[in-house]
Amino acid sequence: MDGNAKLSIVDVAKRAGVSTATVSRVINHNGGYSRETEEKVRRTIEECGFTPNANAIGLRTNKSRCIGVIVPDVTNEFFAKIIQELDFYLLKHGYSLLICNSNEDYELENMHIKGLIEKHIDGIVYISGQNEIKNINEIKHIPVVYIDRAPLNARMLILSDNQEGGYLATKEMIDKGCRRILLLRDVRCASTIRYRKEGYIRALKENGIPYREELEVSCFPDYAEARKVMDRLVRSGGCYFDGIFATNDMMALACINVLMEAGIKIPEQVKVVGYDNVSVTRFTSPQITTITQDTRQMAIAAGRTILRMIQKKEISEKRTIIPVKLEVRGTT
Amino acid sequence: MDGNAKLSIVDVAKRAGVSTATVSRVINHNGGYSRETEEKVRRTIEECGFTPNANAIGLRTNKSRCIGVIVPDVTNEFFAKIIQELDFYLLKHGYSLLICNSNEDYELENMHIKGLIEKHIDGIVYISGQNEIKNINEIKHIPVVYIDRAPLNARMLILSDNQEGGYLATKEMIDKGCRRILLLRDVRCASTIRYRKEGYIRALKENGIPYREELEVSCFPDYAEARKVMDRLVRSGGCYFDGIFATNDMMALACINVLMEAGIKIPEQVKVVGYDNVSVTRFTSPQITTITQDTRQMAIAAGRTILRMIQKKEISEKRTIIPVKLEVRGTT
DNA sequence: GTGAAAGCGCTAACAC
DNA sequence: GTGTTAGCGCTTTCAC
Repeated sequence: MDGNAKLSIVDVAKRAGVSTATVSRVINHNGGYSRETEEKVRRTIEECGFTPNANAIGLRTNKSRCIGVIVPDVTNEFFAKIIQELDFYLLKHGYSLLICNSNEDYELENMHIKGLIEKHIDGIVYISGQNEIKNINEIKHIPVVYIDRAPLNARMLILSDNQEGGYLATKEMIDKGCRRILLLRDVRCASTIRYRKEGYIRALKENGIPYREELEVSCFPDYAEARKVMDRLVRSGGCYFDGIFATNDMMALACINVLMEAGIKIPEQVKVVGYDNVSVTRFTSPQITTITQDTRQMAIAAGRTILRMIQKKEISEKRTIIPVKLEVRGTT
Repeated sequence: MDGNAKLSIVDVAKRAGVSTATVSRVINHNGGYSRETEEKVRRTIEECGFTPNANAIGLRTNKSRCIGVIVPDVTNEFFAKIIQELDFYLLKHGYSLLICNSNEDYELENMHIKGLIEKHIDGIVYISGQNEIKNINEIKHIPVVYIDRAPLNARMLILSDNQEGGYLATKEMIDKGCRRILLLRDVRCASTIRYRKEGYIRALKENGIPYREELEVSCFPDYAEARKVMDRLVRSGGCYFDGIFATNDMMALACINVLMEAGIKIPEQVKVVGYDNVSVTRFTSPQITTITQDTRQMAIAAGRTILRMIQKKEISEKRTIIPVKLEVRGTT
């Protein structure tokens, strides 16, 4: 157990009285050695605390056992959850995660991608959060799995079932008596939001409720903006509704706060459903009914797919859709 | 601009009509070449889209331009913020971040550390979140900077000014008339919490208010547990207080919800101050008064320190203390 | 079942 | 100011 960690397989080979080739074979379980040799080599490795040099391996094999993860904002709980699960899944398979926080900044993203390429990472998991991937050319020749959003030329895709999510959210409120459900949606016209709206409309239709344009309100999808919009709505009093489907939890939270401050009872007078099942939804009172996106399954699907692509087991085009779930809580 | 990215400096050297040594010199700004040569080499690199192979460089130089970050939970906003800032700072200096989410699981952490060592990362930023670092032996010979908590044998430390934080929080409530301030603290006796409590006591002393043991309540520092404890307190009615200093924002949030549900007015009857300035504090109504830990400065200090250690410019023992700030909002 | 040796792409010492 | 070359630690072909 040498703390200096300066030994190579040459040293191990010498101590074990075999060649470096044999040591390498044993380490990589490549077969072609006797039981005793294996035993002997393993023991010496153990004894002298040998650690293989990943750079040498990488140089020789052109593999790095590293996966790059590009994400717009690690600070966003939804993305953080995916990273967490991905890290866990890939660690088990001997891979490390190189994090790239793009901050939705094109230049930063480019620098990150350049770094990833230099490092000869084996694959990229692209948690997009945006509609458009501009750097797609630079990474054409390496395996990429996209999560959440799909750039036009993406081949491998992990999505969650946004249509169903919108449907479940809306249906829940209809079932509980709502007839005029406000759709408070992310103003950016991402595919995810479009699908959620489709689900919303499907639920209405199925229950004989017409879709009304005046019940669709767009806003930038953060708490502050949603508050402003809701404030206006409530103050003007012009928009009568008995339910709100907000396309994320922060917006739902904003609705709830504005309504409660205006003395409107939730869920008695107005019901609210959010989206994502971020942890705040359980920290409010009443707790927020919301749609869970299964970050765990999304991460696992992404991990499995990227590993398969790396092993060339599968290169065909594919989109995987992960089911969502309605979380019924206090606001409906 | 060749997408195959298969060229080495040998190719570049050939095309530019120089030796590989010269190409290497130019790439690394090592001097010893003429203006024209440099120009020529740079142009050919540009033209053929050459990307250096980090594995080869790493093998040769024993540097990887990678920093490992060990963190208990990327999902925690406080840690995520640090990662975000660290990523930004280190990217600018040409370093990548290998993320290791330990989940406070000893075995996972060990696997991660083993991976980091194999990858010959240049340094580790250890966002501990725990009191004890057990794997310290394995990483003795590589630069490590600890953030937030300090293991006994840590040399390089970035802390935030927890004493001052506790003081400011308490003082704010005293200044606004509180005399019986509940200390709702993380039950785990981390140094961070000890310091916050010292600050709390200092503020009391300074204002002639005696410290009362019955006003100190411990609990596991998450929302659910804090709720339980507060529920008990409020229901029993035995504990009269006019202010609460909670050692994190989740606990503060729990207090507020319980109190409001019990019909107690905030801040009129009871004032509350949290800790961390997590984003939820701005999503409640009233918004939560809290202490900001400057994650940005902590990350920058950590980044700067680790780079210095890597360049051997500084190896002395040191602890850096980052100032905190009181964020006055609706709950005081 | 095992070993010798070439070579991955790069840097740096040395020679000129 | 520039080129030649050894060698970083490993895998893998080929020979035995």
